[in-house]
Formats: sequence, C-alpha cells, structure tokens
Amino acid sequence: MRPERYNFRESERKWQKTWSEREVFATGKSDWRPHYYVLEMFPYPSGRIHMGHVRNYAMGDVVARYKRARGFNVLHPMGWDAFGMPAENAAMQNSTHPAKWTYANIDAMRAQLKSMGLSLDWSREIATCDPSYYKHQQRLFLDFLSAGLVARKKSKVNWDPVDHTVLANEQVVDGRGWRSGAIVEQRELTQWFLKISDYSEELLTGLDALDRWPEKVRLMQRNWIGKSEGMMVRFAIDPASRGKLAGEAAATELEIYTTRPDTLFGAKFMAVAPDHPLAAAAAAHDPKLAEFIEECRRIGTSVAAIETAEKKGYDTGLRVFHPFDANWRLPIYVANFILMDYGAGAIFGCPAHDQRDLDFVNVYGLGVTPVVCPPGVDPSTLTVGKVAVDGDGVMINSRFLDGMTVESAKAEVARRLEAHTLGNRPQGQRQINYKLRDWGISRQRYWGCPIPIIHCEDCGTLPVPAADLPVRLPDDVTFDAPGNPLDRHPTWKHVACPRCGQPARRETDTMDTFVDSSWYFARFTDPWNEAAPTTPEVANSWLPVDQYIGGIEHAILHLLYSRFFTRAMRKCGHLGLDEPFAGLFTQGMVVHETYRDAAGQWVAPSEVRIGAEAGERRAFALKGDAPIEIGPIEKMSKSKRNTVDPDEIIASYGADTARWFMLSDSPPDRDVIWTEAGVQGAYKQTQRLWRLTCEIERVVGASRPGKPTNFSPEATKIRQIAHAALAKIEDDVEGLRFNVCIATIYQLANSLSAAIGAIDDADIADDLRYAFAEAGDMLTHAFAPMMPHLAEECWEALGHGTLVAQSPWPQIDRSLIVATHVTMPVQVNGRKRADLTIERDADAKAVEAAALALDAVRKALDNKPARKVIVVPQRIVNVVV
RNA sequence: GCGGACGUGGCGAAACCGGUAGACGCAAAGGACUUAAAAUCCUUCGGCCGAAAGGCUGUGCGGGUUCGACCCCCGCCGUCCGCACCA
Repeated sequence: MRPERYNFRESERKWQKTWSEREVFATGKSDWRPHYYVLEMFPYPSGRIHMGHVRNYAMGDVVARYKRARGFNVLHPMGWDAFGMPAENAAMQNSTHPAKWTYANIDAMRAQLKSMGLSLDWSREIATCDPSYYKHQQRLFLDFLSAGLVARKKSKVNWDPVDHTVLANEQVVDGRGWRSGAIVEQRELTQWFLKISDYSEELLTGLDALDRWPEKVRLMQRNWIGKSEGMMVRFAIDPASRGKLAGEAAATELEIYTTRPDTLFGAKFMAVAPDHPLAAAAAAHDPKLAEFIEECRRIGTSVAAIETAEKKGYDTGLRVFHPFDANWRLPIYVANFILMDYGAGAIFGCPAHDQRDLDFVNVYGLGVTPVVCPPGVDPSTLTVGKVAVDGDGVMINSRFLDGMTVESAKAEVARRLEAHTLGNRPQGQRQINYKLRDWGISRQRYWGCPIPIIHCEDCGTLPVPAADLPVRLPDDVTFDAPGNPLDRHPTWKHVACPRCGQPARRETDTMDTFVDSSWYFARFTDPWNEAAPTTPEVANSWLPVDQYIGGIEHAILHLLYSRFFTRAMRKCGHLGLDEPFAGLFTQGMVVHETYRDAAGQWVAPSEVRIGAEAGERRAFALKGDAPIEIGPIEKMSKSKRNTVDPDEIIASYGADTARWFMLSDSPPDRDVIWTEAGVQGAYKQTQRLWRLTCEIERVVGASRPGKPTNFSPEATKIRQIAHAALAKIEDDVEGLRFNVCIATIYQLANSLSAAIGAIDDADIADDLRYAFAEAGDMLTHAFAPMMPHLAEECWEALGHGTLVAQSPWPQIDRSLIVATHVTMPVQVNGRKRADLTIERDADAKAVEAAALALDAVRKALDNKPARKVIVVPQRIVNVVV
C-alpha cells in the first residue's frame, strides 16, 4: 500500500539527490538533438533568495523541463552577478572583506536554489567577481579598445563630496547622495566610455525583428534611443553685436539643431545652453551673465528642480541674421532649458509651435507669429495664447513657404539651406540625432572588474598586455576611509610602463557592474574555456537565448547593453550574431498586504494572525493579540516588512507547493498576490494529485496491460479527455500561460477523479486499465514541469522504473481529440435558446434544419418564420426573426 | 505634458480569429463522516423575479458597426506603468 499522504520533506530530498547523482540536468556537449537555451536573469548574491526569485526561476524551470521532455538538448545554467556596492557597504559596516561576504552569500543562495529543485546545470556556474570570469571581461575591453569601441573622454558626473565617488543617476535622490545625504555636485571627470552610440541605428532597427519580445519593452528601448530627424543650421552672427565677445578668435556663427525647419519664419529668438562655448565667451565680459550661468548649473542636477523650474534666460546682446532675410535680426539668449549634450546645444525658438519656446517668450515678451495653420481654422482668426499649436497644417506668414504642408515646407527649407553657403559650407544640413549617449563605465569603486589600463607619463594610456591578464583586485584593502580603496592602496597602482618600463600608474577605476551582466549568457555556453571569453562555434550553436525571463526593471539598461555587447563581440570575433535574446518574457512582481501596529510600525506577515470580525477580515498581533491595521498590497520589501521567506515556505509546504502557487492564478506577466490561503490551497492540490495517482494505480493494478486494439466507449472517453487536455497544456506552456495551464491540469484531474468514481471496481477490463494508466502518465507529465518532485513520486507509483525528468512527452493521438459529434449553441436573435448535438461534418443545411426543429427554438420563434439563419460550422447557429 | 497598458462575480482570473461570458482556483454558506477537530467528500455560489421550470439583466460609462461585441470603431471616466525642458 502506498502512503495516504505525500511526504514532501522526504521526497524532495530524495529526488534532488537522485537528479544530482545521475547528472540529469548536465547539458551534453556532444548531443545531436536540437538546442534550446532557457535563461533567467541571474541574481545578485544579496544573501537570501526572495519570492521574486522563486517566481522567476519557477517559470524558467517549467520551460526547461518541458523542452527537455519535448526532445531538446536544453541549456539551463545559473550564476551570480556578484560585483557591486552592497558588498562594499557590508565591508564598511561589518569589517568583512567584500569577497568573503559575497562568496558566503553565494553559498547560502545556492543551497536555497537547490532546495527548489530547479533543473539547472550547476557544472556551468559562474560568478562575475571571480578572476576566471573577469579576466575575459578585461580581454573584451581591450578588444573593444582596438576595435575603436572604447573612448576616454571628459564628462559631467554626479559626484558625492562626502563619499568621494561618482553616483549613478538612480543613486541621486532629490539632488542628494542616497547614502551620505550630501548635495551632489556636477563634476567633469575623465571617464572610460563604451561607444554604444555607434550602434544607435542598428539597435533601433534590430528591435523590429524581436517579435518574441514584449511590445512594451521594445517601445521603451525605441524611446530611449530617441531617434529624431532634423537639420543643423548655422546662423551668421551680426558683426555689429560681436563687440560683446572676448578675443580675436570670437565666433562668427551659431549652429543650432531643429526638427522644425519649416517654422523658421516663426523664429523669435535664439537660445544656447548655459555651458555652451558662446555663453562662456559672452560671460567673460558680463559678470551678470556669469552669475546666471552659475545659477543654472546649481539647479541643473535635481530632477525635482527641473520639473518646477521656470523658463529663464539672459540676453547676451549678440544678434544673428535670419538665414532667409539679411535684415532680420534675432537675439541670442542663454537659457536654462537648453541641454548642451543634445543636438548642437543651441536652438532657434519658435513660440507659436513649441510649448517651451512659448513659455519662454511669455516671460520676455518677444512676440508670437503663427506659421502653421491647423486644418479647418481660418488663418486670419488664428491666435496663440498659452498653448502652442502642434500637429499638421498649412504654412502661413512664411513667404515662399505659404500654402505648403509642413512636410513639403521642411523639404523646401532643407533644399534651400543645403544649396546656400555660409563661409565655404552649406548653411544647413539634414541630420539624424539620437538621445542615446555613450555608456560611461568608470566607477571609483573597489568591488568591480579592474579596467586593464596603465597610464604612463611619457607613453600615454596603454592597454595591459594580454599576457598580464587578469588584472586582479588586491585582497589587502581597507574601507575605513571614504573614496576608492584601490586608489589609496600603497602598492597596487604602481607598475612599470609596459612600453618604456618607467614607473607608471594603473587605472584605479573599475567597470560598471552592468558590464558584467552584458555577456554572461555567452560565457555560459562554454565556461571552461580558459583561453578566451567564448568558443565562437559553441556560442553560436546555443545563442541567441531562446527564452529569457526576468523583471521589467531591466527593460532598458541591461537588455540594451547586452544587445550592444553582442554586436561589439561580433565585431571582435567572439560571437557571430546580433541579438542575444530571441524570446523575452518579463514577469510580474510578488506583492503582499502590508501591516502596521497601533504605533504605525510595520509588522511582518509572520507576526500577524488573520481572523474575521463581523464578517470583515481583521488582523491581530500573534503576540498579545493587539489589533493590526491591514494596509495596501505592495511589492514585497524589507522596509515595509511585507516579505515572506522562501525558506520558511519550503520548510512548511515544500518546494513544489511554493512553485505551484507562484505559477497558478495570476498571469505570469502580472503581479501575483501572496496569501497564506493561496499557499495552503496549492498544498492541498499536491496531496490531491497524489491521492488521485494512488487511485489510478489501484485501478490499473500491479501489471500494466498492453495497448488493446479496441477500446470501449468508456475507455475511449477517458483517452479523449486525457489527450485533449495534454494538447491544450502543450499550447499553454508554449505560450507561457502557466495559470491557464494549471487550470487545465485541474480540469483533467477532476475528470479523472469523476471517472474513477464511476467505474465498477469488481471487474475492470484491460482497455479501461490501459486508458487509466495512459491518462495517469499524461497527468504526471503535465504537472512535472511545475511540481517535479511530486511528479517523480507519482511516476514511480505508476510503475515506471525511469525518471519522469528523463522521459519523453507522451505522444498525443490527434484523431482522438477530433470528436465525431459537436455540440453547438443555438441562438434566437443572439440569445442562446438550446444546444444542438450533431455530426461534426454535417453541412450547413442539415444543421439549420436540425436547429429549427428543436423544441426550444420553435417555442422561442413562436410560429414566426425565421428571416435568416446564420450557421457557423462547428461553432454556433443564430436564428434571426 | 508625451507615450503605453489595463478596467469582467466577494477575490485571483478564463474566454486563443467577432460566436454559449465567468473555465479553473480562493473565500463563503449548507450538508456527510468524526466523541471533537483537522483532513476528506457532496451541494450551492454574478444580480433581480420565481418553489421550480424558466425569464429578465449583466464584462468601467455613453454611443456606433454587426445576425451576433469583454473583443472592432468614436467619445468619456478611472487605475497603473514608462519617459520627461531631447529642440
């Protein structure tokens, strides 16, 4: 006799051991079967896995196990995104070494992941902080350098004056450093850049082919790349106004960028960015202007300030000539809303058709002339008040452009300005601009990949010779002072110049951690290669990743950087493809109710008892029974203490239950609400499936019958149910609709339960026993990707000597699914009145006649003749009176 | 401000191409078994009328197209997300 209850503790341990001993999930290196690469975004080793990880990895594991059953050679690896600031923060707080802290966390999290029973190939495990990984990253950096994909340039950065380090934009909150609380300064620092903007156009057009990516992510990347088509136009500066400028070499012209050359006759002013060279030149003789520029700089960083800042400007006194009218002069302002690093850092202002320009003009009273008249508006009555006019229309007040459409006016202005010369060059030139900036990767941090560069006073900036890689992080560093420990290390940075041998200085900046995660998916394809980052023919055989799964928060940064890296690696011969991820799925978050006590302090779910009072849900403290306020459902976070520890769930209910609950109910791309009742429900289902399997085993008996040649109607019915359900489950898993898939599994289980209840136990015929055995196998296969431990236990109970994890997906007999008869609803005037069961291939005439003959239909018609009968074969009949 | 997504029972949701709205699950109510509890099993479960059969109504709101609309079109309302002085 099988035990009544399924003991998850015993079974999960047993099957995990079996899988590991038999190396069931190690990916064969020489395997003729088609490849399938499924990958979940690898975790940062913070110390503990959280429910978001459980959800993410449960989904990936369903795909991996399913594809393995479908006959693919599946690659499903795991690693650690192990560099980053938390390790340094921990080092400062607990005086432990970042490496020690990180590797201890990795050990703890690996054990947690293993307790989930994931079908991972642990032999390929990598950690980005390991020299065996970052040595190849340094090699990639040097290859990119030789390929012209690396630049060293000055740029503005967020500088925290207390912590002495650069901060990422995300780490600046309301103009202050997130850790120190100090007001962040804008500093010019020389930084290393990866030239992602070389690929702006390719990264943009490449999105079109990523048809298995969420449209939302593609759109976000499109907006981020921010392509715009416009013109660079040079305006001559009126010599009479140039006295304002300093020096003999003073500028004679001003170049601007515009996407609206058609509105040139609506121009009222010119504006340059506060850090534009012309602004600096004009400020040299104008202390008030210098002060204005300084003020703009101070406000510059804070997002909040930008939102509320009014449009402000300062008239330099300089004047330019309108390109189409030598008698038309326009003033040059320095304005706080012009960005230096976009376009030319200067614009011409057309207030009628640009909201910002209009706001500006309304402050300084420079006037408004509309030049585009929207359709259906009388030009003589057109006025512009507080809202600029955008959109299409007909050109007015624009001399030779009058009457043209916006589009043809743009073309006409472009044609004329390209033909017209200023100096010896065309006055205007069509140009495409992108918002995408080059990627600054320098970080003044210890716990990151060292940039393999040596600075020599005589020879300049030199790459570390390949033979000297890796540039290893020194172990003996201190974190007792702010700033970069590498920079103040007594010896590490002092090296001999690889060219002249004189004393030189090592680069002490390390790489942004996003570099580490930009190519790990490629490393997984051959992590044993010590000589090179990839083995191209192996990498090319696995990549692109067939299914990548992770959070939407990486929609831009990580997913864009990886797309760039793949192209850069292709250029250097490490890969032979463009796109790293053929399929992308972004899963929703795990959310939970929040709780607060009377004092307003957050209370953890584990400290709360949920009860009912007067029919309403109420919460009480486990200790003392004080009432607890139930707050809104929010993303699980430590600060609100609404987290649930996966370890505790796995200990109380088992990994299968945790996985099953994460996959059921909510669509995978939406948030899932974690509830105690939901977990308990999932747990009940594991027991129910186990009981059902035991019953099937009892019906089937000790020896399985062979496949009979004929099946009784009862046996056929069971086979139809099982085959049809499995076919639907295939579709659901392929479409990543796990919640629907689970509903179908429930339906199958319910049907089989009912069928068993209906049979007469006395004498069970072989064909029925066969049908139940087959249905039991199919049911087990159906839930095996979600609850793999229970599935192994059931598989064994059903009399198999093999592992379900290594068994092929059952063959579906499609002829069983197509029934001979169909039942279709019959509507009268769009309202359902009856069901009609008829031969599947009955022709429309026969269906119509049968439908009209139904009592319920005749009654609904009430002797009135049918005006029209619509028959959709195998779907529906609608009788119109 | 710009862009996008979503809105279906008490709750999570399903409905794949315009064809039976609410599959499946949770919660709830009633019952069986039990000394009792847990576990398990059975029944009911969008709203209104009705003992039932059945009828009417119903997918955020208002229109439209269609034999037929959760689905398509137009106009609103609400929620969430992303971007944001990008010329």
